[in-house]
Amino acid sequence: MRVAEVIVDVPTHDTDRPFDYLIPAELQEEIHIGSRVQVPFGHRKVIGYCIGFKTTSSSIRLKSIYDVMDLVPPLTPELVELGKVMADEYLCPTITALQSMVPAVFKGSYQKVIHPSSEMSENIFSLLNPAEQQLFKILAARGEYTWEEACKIPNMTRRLLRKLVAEKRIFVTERIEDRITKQKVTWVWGKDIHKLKAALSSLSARAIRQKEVLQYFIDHPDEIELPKLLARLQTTRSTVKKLVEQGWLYWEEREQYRDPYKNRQFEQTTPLPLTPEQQQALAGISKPIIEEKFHTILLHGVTGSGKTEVYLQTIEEVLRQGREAIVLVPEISLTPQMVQRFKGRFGERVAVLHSRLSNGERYDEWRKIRRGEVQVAIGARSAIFAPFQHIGLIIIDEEHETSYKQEENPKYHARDIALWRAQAHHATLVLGSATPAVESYYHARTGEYEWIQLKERVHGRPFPQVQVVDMREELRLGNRSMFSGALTGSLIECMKRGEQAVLFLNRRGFATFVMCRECGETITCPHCDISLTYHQTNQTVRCHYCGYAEGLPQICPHCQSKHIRHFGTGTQRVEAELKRQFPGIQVIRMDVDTTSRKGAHEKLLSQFREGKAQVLLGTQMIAKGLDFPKVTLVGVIAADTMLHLPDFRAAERTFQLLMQVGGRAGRHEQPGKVVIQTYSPEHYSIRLAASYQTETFYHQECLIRKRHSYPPFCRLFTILLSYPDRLGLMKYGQEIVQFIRNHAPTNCQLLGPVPPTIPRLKDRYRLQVLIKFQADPIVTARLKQTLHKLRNLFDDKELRISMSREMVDLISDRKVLMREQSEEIEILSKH
DNA sequence: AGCACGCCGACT
DNA sequence: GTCGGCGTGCTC
Repeated sequence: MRVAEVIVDVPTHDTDRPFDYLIPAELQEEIHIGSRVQVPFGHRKVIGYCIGFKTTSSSIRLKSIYDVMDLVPPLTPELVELGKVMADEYLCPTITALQSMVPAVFKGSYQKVIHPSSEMSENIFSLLNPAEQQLFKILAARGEYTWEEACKIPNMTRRLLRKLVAEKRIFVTERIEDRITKQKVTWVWGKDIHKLKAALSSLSARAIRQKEVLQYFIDHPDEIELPKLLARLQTTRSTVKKLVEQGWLYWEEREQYRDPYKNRQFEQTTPLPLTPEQQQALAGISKPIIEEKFHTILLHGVTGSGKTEVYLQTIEEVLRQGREAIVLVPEISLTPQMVQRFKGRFGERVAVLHSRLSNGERYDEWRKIRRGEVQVAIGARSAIFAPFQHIGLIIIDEEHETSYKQEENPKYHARDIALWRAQAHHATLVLGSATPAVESYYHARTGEYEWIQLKERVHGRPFPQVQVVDMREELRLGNRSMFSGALTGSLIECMKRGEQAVLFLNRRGFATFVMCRECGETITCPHCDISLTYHQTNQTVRCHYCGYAEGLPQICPHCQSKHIRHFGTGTQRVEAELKRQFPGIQVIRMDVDTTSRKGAHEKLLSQFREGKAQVLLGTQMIAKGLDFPKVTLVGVIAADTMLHLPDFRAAERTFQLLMQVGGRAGRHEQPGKVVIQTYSPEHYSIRLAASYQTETFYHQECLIRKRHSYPPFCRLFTILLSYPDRLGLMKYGQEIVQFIRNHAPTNCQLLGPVPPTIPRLKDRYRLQVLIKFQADPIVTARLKQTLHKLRNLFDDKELRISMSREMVDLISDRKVLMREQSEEIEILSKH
């Protein structure tokens, strides 16, 4: 007997275990580990994934698998294994973990229809009352009716089903249209050279663009896709349209397989010569690749030190070995230029996965990886699941980026997944950043990761000069505007020279903090060293970590000034202020409002590049990886907005942002300048960023994390509760904390319940509980067990419990666990 | 999660 | 009696 273990598509905790199914003879050859199958489940039919095989089963009544859905299993055995680990670590159903690894087209949907019974006799029909008979006749005539229609007449349907004259059939609808749809592309041609020449002379001298197009066809008589033609000649659709309308050219729409990059030409690029430093880095990364052993490297390189070129050449090494590479980049920097660089070097061997792809396009790219048609996958967070089978190298660029953490279940961090996969493949993991996460830096310093530094910029350009402006001083001098004298002056000079400026407004989340405009002190929690958050509803300030609260102070507790108020500025306000103070200035504003439309992001950036505005104003979305030759001034309007967020990573984020910003100015001929406006110029993250003292900052931050026990010196679990009414939620909050206190390991530290940054969302009140615990496998296991029980304990349907982990160690925790278990076995065997 | 079963009140 | 509302428990 051969039995398949199947994880079914029912994302709840009590169905989160393998169910056993018989494999019919005709499916024996088709089914593999990782296969997607259709199975009977209860009174339904559902999709599932086969995760293993057995020869016996403890279940008494086994059902058979209906069907294997794909010729090639969507998941590899390694990914199935990873799915189990993720479900365990992130406390999510296994099916949720597995589904997050494959393109959306595999999700499938269920369609239910009501159908006349296949076996039906006349005498049953006679049992129906007249109304039922009427409905049945309609059903018989139409053949079937849909579930949506059935829901409109639920009782009648139920009667038909009860009396066995009708039956329900469930179809699993594959999203076939996404998987095979072809794209429509316009092709253009004009093959008759004599005719084209005649056209050329008939056109008026002013029709330059049209003449260029005609000349192109005289030189290249082959047909060409319209987008390609437009790109090559730098012209627009309307020019070609005119020529078609006049009968000189022809075009038609044709269907072809999708390829999002088909219409672009990628100029072949060759490896650039490396600096000695880059060469050393390349050698350092290549060593473990050649040795084919698991190894993690932090590539700590200043902005402009040429990390990408090092990546490209290490990938070449991997390809020479016949292995594969995954490259993760933050979504925001997955720009056409970046893609261009990889496509240019590796051509057809690259698959690109980014969020702008349609479901179908994403599937196409994924399929190239699964079939082994490409060896390099570049993409955002989810590309970490690229179904390669011989991974030699995983690169995470800008590894400190927050976008590597998924906000929905499973709330994984791509860095954690990368570590696990690299180990499974004996591959090398490279974490690249100019401003690594404190955790990564710590691991590099303690020797867990190898630490390779790139300290020089490739073209030897100096770092821009940084000026920190004390906004308290500005206020004292009578300047109440949001631009300091220094920034105003620099901006005017920059305009005069015909250069460009970038202004940052780093506003994250919805948190507002209270600060004294006189002395720059913020109101902080006496227990936590974290800014208190202003709550407009009841005029209080609260700590989001421990729950401490007090009334909104009217005077500053430090200097007794009355100039105390809450902060939170928007880009629109800054733009208005800019236009008021600098009449005639052209500003491009980038924020959620102006970039929500598809393609708006790239459009605004290219407008700025072309010099259509003097100032680019935006939030952190413009801080990353952008390189504008004419930008010589970078201004940070208020460095504090991020610093005082109630987040233990606030200082780290501030430092990282300021360092990134520094890299934006003066990348080319003109020297750059950075002006940082702040109310806390003495804060270490601002001071050390301004003086480029990276080492000192990380050292300082590690000390603070250690003192207050935050990652990497502990592990963190966040529990978010939400409920429709406040009182009920508070009751549950208390009960849950009590439960965890009673059942969790004693050395866990509980903080909360406290309202999170957003205390109410979509008419639901929210509470947060934070658990700090030791990176010890026994403690972790106990805690996970406790939280699991917690799930089943509160059966109020309205109460939602969501859990996420701040730091997961999929490897070393397990290593220790395995070691301890084997020690236990040893001890046992001695007795 | 879905879906059936089963218990109970309202109605023909 | 029958219909339909809603709580309970199971799904290989």
